[in-house]
Amino acid sequence: MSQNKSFYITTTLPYVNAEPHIGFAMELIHADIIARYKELCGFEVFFNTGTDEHGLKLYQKALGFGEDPQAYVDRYVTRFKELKDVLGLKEDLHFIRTTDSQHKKSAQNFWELCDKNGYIYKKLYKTKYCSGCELERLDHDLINGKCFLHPNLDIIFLEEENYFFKFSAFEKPLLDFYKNNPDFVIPNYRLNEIRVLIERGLEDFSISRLKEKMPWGIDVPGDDKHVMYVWFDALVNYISTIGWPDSMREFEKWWPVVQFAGKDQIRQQAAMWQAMLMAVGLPPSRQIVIHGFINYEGQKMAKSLGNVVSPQEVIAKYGLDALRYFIAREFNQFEDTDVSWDKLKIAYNANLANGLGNLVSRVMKLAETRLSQPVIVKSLIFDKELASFLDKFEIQKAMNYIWMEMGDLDALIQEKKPWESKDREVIADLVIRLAQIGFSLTPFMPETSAKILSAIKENKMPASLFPRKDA
RNA sequence: GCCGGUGUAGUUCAAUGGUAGAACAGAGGACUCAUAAGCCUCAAACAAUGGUCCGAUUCCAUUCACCGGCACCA
Repeated sequence: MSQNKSFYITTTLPYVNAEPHIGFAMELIHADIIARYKELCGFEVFFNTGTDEHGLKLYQKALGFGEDPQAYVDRYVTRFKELKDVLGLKEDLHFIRTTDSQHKKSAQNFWELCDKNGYIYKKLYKTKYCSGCELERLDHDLINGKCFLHPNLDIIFLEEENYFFKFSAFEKPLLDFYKNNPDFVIPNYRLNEIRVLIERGLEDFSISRLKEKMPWGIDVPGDDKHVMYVWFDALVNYISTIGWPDSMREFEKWWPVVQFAGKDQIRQQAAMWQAMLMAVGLPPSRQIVIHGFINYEGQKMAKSLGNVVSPQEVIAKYGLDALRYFIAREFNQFEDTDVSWDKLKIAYNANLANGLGNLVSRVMKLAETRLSQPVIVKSLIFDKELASFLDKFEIQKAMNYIWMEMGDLDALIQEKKPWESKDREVIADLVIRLAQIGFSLTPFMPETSAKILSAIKENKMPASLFPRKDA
């Protein structure tokens, strides 16, 4: 039974056309917390992330720099790869690039299988083209049927052949699937959004681009005029990274996956990707956990507004585990979060300096001065209540639970007054309770947790874990 | 425009058809193991209007405000 406890978790793959931002850091850290938790529960864990590297935008950006697209993405990908160290992610994190040859092959196999099963067909696709912009225009760029930049020019209708995926064939299968798996998407109201969408009827979507216009993609098998549309290939990463289809034993060991994704990803992850899996006869994902976005003082973060908060800045100011703490507890897990430097400072002082840091100091000072030997702590496991939150991926509630335990411990110290009684048993009991808290923090704040547990082992008050920030 | 959601103390959140809970921030107090931290006490809120009900913050309707989704954008 305990032989094959395996757990597969992934983030989405961000597009490599910008610096990693704090929203993606949140997704990674959430996933990392769950991955670490599962590992501590005895699971073998596969933790996947990576980068999405094809498509028009990257192609144009690379051309803009006069650079080969591959060279361009190679340059950018390091900014994402280094997140493992920057954010303190699990060492054995798997990082997949959609330009990896193994992934490309897998995506092509996936395409072929979809095709063989009758879910891919070729169709003339009408695009609207503005001769003034020399660009294709979408409907929302048009005002009274004319390009908003060139209202005196007629829009030209171009036709090109594209491959399409028979998304429409999956209306009923998807709705049935959601019905039988009401917890498929967390939080569940997110599932309603796409359910409504599907009930209104699905349209097939284009999954290829003409190579002569946009060559930066994976070749469509058996047709050298087309490349795959970027997200079709990108979604396949969730199975190519665990060896599909070459190592089916590996694949079957890990699949299905728990996916962490942002709220802009619901349709792609919960509908399109699931339909694609159905098309090739693979089981659906296990669950999809949807997080909200992070705003700054009520506004979207944007380079143009100069209000982007980078994870590196937060770490520089408060340290890595403080960033992980903010993300895990101070940020809303499922709704949008409004951050500001002021709020971060208040949260830091209240909960890390006055809360956790001070608690460790006072307990360990008592232990160090009153106990001649370190307290022997027997092996620790997660509290039932804490585990029940984490089993439901409720990271924020889990953290609140730990902080409640800390509050109880502070109150207990006050009640027992061990600095008067000098009662060794009481102090040893406090140390054991602190050890439990330290252990509980392991998935969330691994460094801090290790410091607490080793301070207990050495029976020494550690240096201030989170000094107050008074400036 | 269509569909869905939200509106609770200064702030962030919770619960509930019958005295609305907490955390942080604020005021005060006794203590001292601790990072002027911790503990105790205090102050502070149900968007508006109408309806159902013995009774509504909770259910219904309307209004106002805010947010999300409405597909080829990766």
